[in-house]
Amino acid sequence: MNKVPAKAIVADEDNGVDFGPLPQMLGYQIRQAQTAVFRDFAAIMSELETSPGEFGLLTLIGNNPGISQVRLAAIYRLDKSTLSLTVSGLVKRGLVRRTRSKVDQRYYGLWLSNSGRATLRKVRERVDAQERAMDAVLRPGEREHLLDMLQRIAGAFSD
Amino acid sequence: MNKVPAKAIVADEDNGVDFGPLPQMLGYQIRQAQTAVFRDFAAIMSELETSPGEFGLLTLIGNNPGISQVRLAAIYRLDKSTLSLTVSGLVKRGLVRRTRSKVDQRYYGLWLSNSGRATLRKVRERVDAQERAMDAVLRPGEREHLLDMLQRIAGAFSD
DNA sequence: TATTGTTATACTCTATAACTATA
DNA sequence: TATAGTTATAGAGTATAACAATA
Repeated sequence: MNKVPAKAIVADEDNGVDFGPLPQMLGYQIRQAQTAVFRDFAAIMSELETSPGEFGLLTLIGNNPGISQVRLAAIYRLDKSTLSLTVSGLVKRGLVRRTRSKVDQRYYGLWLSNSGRATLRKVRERVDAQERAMDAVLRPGEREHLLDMLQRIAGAFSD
Repeated sequence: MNKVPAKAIVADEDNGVDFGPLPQMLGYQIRQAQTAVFRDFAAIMSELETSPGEFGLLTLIGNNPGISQVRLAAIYRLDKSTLSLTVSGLVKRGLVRRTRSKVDQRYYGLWLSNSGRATLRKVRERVDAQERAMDAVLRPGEREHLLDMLQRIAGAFSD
């Protein structure tokens, strides 16, 4: 039994399936693209054990040292309880430090540890490679246009 | 300067927060757009109790009457166990009928019930409204270009 | 009273593995 | 042996509500 390339199998299996209006729907195609990128992300991160969400949080903490959890939750669009759990995981893995604010002891300040910075650098390399993989199917100028349109769409539904 | 770019609004709301390289990353912006659309979908579906995934499945079943579960799982990129659970839910809600194939009794054929067709029509109205909301932030021709780019990106990772 | 953060709990979506029934 | 489908189980990721500590 000859092995057929995976892509050909998919195309072959899709043969004769009617997707109806789905391919023309932005909601559907955005979701398809997102799950494809997400799956690939998980695969390339198998060694570093970092999720897309954690990558985003590490980046934000790195760029905003001392940021509080409520602030981070607000800009990342997560409930503070969800953020608390995720940050606790990062703290347990030694990537993030949490320090009580001196001026208002209700606040934590979040900071990357040296280990967190090192991990972020390695994750960043793989993320950049993934971005280049996307550039490979885009023509010059298309990335900027795509980013702009996606931002407009997210903005259309924000609150 | 007739209109304020979306980015300026975001920057204003998130006053003082440095997003670093995230806004220039396709992975990040696709995810942001997807979660925004998903959240809105859940909100407008509160009455009809239908998820984006269920909408996609109902559409595919409606356009491919008698399709089997493995086939549906393959084209929708879900494990057959996941699909089994989701379809069971649709069957329990009376939206989908499952009939054993006469020629090969291992197979089920999936069909929309009358109730399923009616529900799909109502869901479709709301989904179409959501699509028009996205069109409101896009210029002529941009939808087609965006769909094309998203398809290319999903294709870049589908092996 | 209001705000920051934690914890208990639960829900959704997903996959892996073991299973049954059929081929 | 191979395939279609189910079930048991588990793991992300997320939210709500009740709570403690601080202001």
